[in-house]
Amino acid sequence: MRRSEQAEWRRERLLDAALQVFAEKGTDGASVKDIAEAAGVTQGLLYHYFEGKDALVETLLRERGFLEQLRELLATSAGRPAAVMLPELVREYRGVLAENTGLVSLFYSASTNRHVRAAMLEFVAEGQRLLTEYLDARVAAGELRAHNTRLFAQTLLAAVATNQYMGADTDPEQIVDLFLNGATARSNPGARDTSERS
Amino acid sequence: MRRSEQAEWRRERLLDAALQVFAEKGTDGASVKDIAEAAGVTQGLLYHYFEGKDALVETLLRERGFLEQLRELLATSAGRPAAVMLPELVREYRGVLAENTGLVSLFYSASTNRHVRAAMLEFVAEGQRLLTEYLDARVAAGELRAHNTRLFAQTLLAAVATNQYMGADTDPEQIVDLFLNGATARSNPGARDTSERS
Amino acid sequence: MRRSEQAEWRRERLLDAALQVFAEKGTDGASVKDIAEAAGVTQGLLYHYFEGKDALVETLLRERGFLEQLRELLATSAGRPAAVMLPELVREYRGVLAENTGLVSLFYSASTNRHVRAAMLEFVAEGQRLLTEYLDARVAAGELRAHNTRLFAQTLLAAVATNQYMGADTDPEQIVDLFLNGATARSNPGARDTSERS
Amino acid sequence: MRRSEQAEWRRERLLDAALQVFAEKGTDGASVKDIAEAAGVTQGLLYHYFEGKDALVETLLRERGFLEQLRELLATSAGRPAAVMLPELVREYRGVLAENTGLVSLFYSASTNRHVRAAMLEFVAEGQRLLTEYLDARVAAGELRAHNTRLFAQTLLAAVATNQYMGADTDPEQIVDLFLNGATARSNPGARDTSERS
DNA sequence: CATGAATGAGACTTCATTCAT
DNA sequence: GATGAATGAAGTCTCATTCAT
Repeated sequence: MRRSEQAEWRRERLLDAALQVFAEKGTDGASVKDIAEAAGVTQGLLYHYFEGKDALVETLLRERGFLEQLRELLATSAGRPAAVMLPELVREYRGVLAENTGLVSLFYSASTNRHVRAAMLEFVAEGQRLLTEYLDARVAAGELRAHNTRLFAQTLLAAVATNQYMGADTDPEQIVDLFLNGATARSNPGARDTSERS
Repeated sequence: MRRSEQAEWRRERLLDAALQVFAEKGTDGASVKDIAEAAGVTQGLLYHYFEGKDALVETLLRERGFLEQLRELLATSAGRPAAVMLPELVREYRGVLAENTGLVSLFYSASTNRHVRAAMLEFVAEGQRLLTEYLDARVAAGELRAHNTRLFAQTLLAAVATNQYMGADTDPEQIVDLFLNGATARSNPGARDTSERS
Repeated sequence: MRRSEQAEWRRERLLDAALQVFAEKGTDGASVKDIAEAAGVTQGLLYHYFEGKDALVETLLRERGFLEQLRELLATSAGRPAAVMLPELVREYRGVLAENTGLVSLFYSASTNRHVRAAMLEFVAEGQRLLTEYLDARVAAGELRAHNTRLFAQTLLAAVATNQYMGADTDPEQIVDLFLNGATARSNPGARDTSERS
Repeated sequence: MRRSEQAEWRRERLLDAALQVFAEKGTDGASVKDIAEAAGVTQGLLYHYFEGKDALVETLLRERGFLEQLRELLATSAGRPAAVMLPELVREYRGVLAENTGLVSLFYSASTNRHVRAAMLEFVAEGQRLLTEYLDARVAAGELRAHNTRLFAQTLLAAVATNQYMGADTDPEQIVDLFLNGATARSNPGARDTSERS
């Protein structure tokens, strides 16, 4: 068993290395040699564990993505109010992205390879679907008003990831406050036009 | 004069071609050969007009980016209410991205080259700064409540671009409605901004 | 072990080929393709053994240069008279240059690359230093008069190499005779005799 | 006439520029564009004045070489003693090389082009021939002893040029002293072997 | 399991030269 | 004379992948 344990350990180290190198150089900019070296193995060995570079990307998406965490979080919190749940979700999401810095590069690498791109799009779509489902439930529960819940999900997830990618952090409370309460001043109703009339 | 006119025309054709090819294959995935062929010229000529592939990206950012339009829009609409201005902004922004499909790939290409990446980040930061400035003015004008206007700007711009990148369209009215009014159900259903009196 | 032996063999073959092609076409005129073909391998493999063309040049300077031979020769002949040692040195030097015809091209290739040029200058300087040291010892031993020993070393080494480069051979006895005894007719002493102190 | 004067002026500026750029980057490393830019003209114009890059090199050898000066110097000094003439020759030679720094690069550029290489070799040979002729005359005059005068000429010219190329200066008096009087100590005739006997 | 030698295609870029204007 | 747009070939180097050991 020690043999297969070590194999499993190597596999994980390769995924770690890949994520790290992808984060630094992008999916296209990172070479298989870079990854192998970062993992402390030879190029050839990489091909024992993965079919190739593309397979590496797909595996990372599958095994290191946010999907599992998202499912768990939503499963255990299906009934909790959005005002409580969403900041937690953002916090956890941000955490996953921060730990696996390469993930965001993965999302945004417009890979030459259609297969990889399809996998990525599907991955993102699944995340959006899960969050949309939750939001729909909150609308049904009366906490949220009827609105384009898919747009909400898309925008929230995109914003956090993009900010991370740009090097900016996102405050969970603030962004959820914005999404839930909006930016309009309640006490000052009406959109007063202050532009100069000619 | 005809000679230099044709030169200018070729340069624009090259930028067009680059944008198109970048859109299809990503910044890293697109080869100089692809771009030259798409523009109907030889590879060598590309280097007569641009210093290299990176310079091409920077030029596209500068000459085909959203910045000029954004500045104009905000200059002429500085005092107009966000409820009116923002949908227009989103519409125009989306239009620029749609016309120059490659732009979003440009934003998200985790280019190997630090110079290019720095140029891109600066570009994005300037867009955010301009929009933030406008939002601050609307807060001062009393239309919007005090909030993290930079986060608002970041999130709005990121969401539209990312959706475009993922192949999804963004409805200007809906997304602005979400950002301005939030998703929370009001205790007085049917009575929104205008019906709220203090 | 057979594997790594073959690798070493290939490396040497590449150095051989490089030297030969450099001799024929000069450092700049020789292409990596030329060298690889002359060695019977693919271009890519060359980059497995050497970091690039420049590294090839530096390696040749280091591993095929005259320095090692020069050191040995001087170490074993430190006390022998110049009249005996120098012809032998010239003979051996000429031999190294003749065997590795490309070496002289290496010296004189006004390489674009500063790194390579620096390596070459350092290489030459070390050779001059070693010979100068020997000459100084011979001056101290009283065989040679006090003179600019560095200039002697520079000139002797340069002359042999340059002649080789121009396609001319240098007779060891004759050139050493010239350097040791000068061209002035002894029977017709000029004003020079008086300047000689013992 | 102003027209043809300006043409002549441009031609000389191009030669100046070529020499300077060749000095900096070597014959192969310098591009036609570099030269044209250094001369302040366009690439195309260069081809009005010279047939190409190789023609430029040959022209420089012919028009900026040392040959003319050497001929004049020897013509006017045919009968002067070597002890007086040679330092002057070295000084002037060194001066020509210093003024036209690119010249030495020209000598040593193992140009790909056989035509150019042949021109260079012929050029060098002619210089050697002229100096050899003078030395033979000095032998006949009894100033110098019978020796390999061609080797003397080769070595002297090569040494000065090579030192210049390596960035070292050559003292005219010292090098001529070495060539005329040799390095052997006169007062201590005989080469005493000071090496340890085993 | 593990290595690293070996490949072949393709990437970016430079360049000498030509030619319409 | 003078320009600079345009070309096509070649150059250096990188890389994903395969395979004998």
